[in-house]
Amino acid sequence: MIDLNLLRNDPAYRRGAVAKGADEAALDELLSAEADRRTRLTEAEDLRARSNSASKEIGASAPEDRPAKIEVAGRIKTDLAEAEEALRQVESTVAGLIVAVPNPAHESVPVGEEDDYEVLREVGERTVAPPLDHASFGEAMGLVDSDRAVRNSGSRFAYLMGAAVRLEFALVQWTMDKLLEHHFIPVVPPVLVREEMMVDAGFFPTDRNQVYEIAGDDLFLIGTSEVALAGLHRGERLDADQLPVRYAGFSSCFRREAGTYGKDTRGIFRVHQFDKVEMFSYAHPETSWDELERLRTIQEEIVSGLGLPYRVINVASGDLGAAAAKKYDLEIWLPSEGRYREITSCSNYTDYSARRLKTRFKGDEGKGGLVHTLNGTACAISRMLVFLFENAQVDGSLVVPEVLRPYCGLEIIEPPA
RNA sequence: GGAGAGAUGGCAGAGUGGACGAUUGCGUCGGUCUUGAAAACCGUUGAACCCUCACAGGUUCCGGGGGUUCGAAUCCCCCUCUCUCCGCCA
Repeated sequence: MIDLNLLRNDPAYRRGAVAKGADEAALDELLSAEADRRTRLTEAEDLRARSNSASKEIGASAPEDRPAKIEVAGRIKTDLAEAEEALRQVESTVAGLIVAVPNPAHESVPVGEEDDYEVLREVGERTVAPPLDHASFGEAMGLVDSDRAVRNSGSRFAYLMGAAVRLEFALVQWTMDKLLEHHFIPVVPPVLVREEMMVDAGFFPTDRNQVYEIAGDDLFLIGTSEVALAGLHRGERLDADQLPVRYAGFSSCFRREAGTYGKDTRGIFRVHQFDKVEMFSYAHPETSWDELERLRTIQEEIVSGLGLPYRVINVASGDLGAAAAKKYDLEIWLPSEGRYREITSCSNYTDYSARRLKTRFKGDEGKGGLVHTLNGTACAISRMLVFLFENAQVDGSLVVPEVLRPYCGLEIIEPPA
């Protein structure tokens, strides 16, 4: 949810919202409804003040004086009810308009649509396509079984098998160890949350059709542990001097992938269920932009640590989604497709999400405010395997990245005999 | 799944229709005392919003929502959560 005071008073804030596609006329309508709301609020509060004092008088007066006073109080109550109804109406108008306004883009975000991203840098040599693409390689190596998964669960599911499982555990452990160095608190969160949490985390109503719902219970499978981590401090006030508070969530993630029919159908690039280590930071507003750079740096450490060629892009305003004020994507080179594909992203939601979650901080002398929330992928397992299957494929075998060897005890994974 | 109890400030815990935004204790912060600290003593200490240059003022908040009443932490209804016991279970 956006900050109406800033929208009213800060031209840069408003420009950022427009860059994200907010309609100028709709913003004006929102501001005028908000002005109206404050007028109605004052009216209603004045009447309530009168009503309160009238009631107090009744309590303090002699029994024989009460009936007359009760009648007066009753009349105020009628006016109050009218004023409150008017207030409710304008409040619901404001509420309806405000949810449609996205978090304004930061000044450093390129204005434009999906393809107007800015490439910040490319790191590593682009590899040439190996004989087998990631999907064929996974099957041939006995690391992924999609056919049998289809039989039992449907398309976009897979059995991860053998050395692939050891690779997954190694990736998770190595990533977690790295995050521990950066003072993240490891978390295994609930993968089922209530509807309320989905709404507060900003996934509902926009992405409702991407989420699995549990029949019979008001519960939904999370598409990322970000959802559960965002709710960790709902309604709480964190000590300013303890910020940033960083969490590393590990969980399975579930996504319906509605509307992606025919896209990335081979292998485990895009699946309904995968495991992921996710970073989440609760930051002080004054340092949240530094925190975003830190998350991006960690992501680069992870990808380059695995020896994968990648680039960093600054995502354009039109492709940020409602909550992000700025987002970096890391994309790894996928030689079979001859292009970079997304492996991680990290975003600063500023106070957009915190406003709804009511997660605040308190500093010295009662100074406080809403925290800024940031999140970023540390390691999405199935997709990371895809990139390894191609970029680390040598003579039909998989050369395990050096950093993972101590974690899985494998140097090279060879095809089955 | 069955039965019962409960939800009040940072924490503990009073409060059964009017002086309660809420007794008290602990904790917090400030002070006195002390070479310093502890103890003791004195004081202080919730949040959001509206209005205002500021001061002052006002409204709301006792798990959430609705109701009764001139007036609700207190009475009624619904929901959520927590705890205890039984059953079941990795």
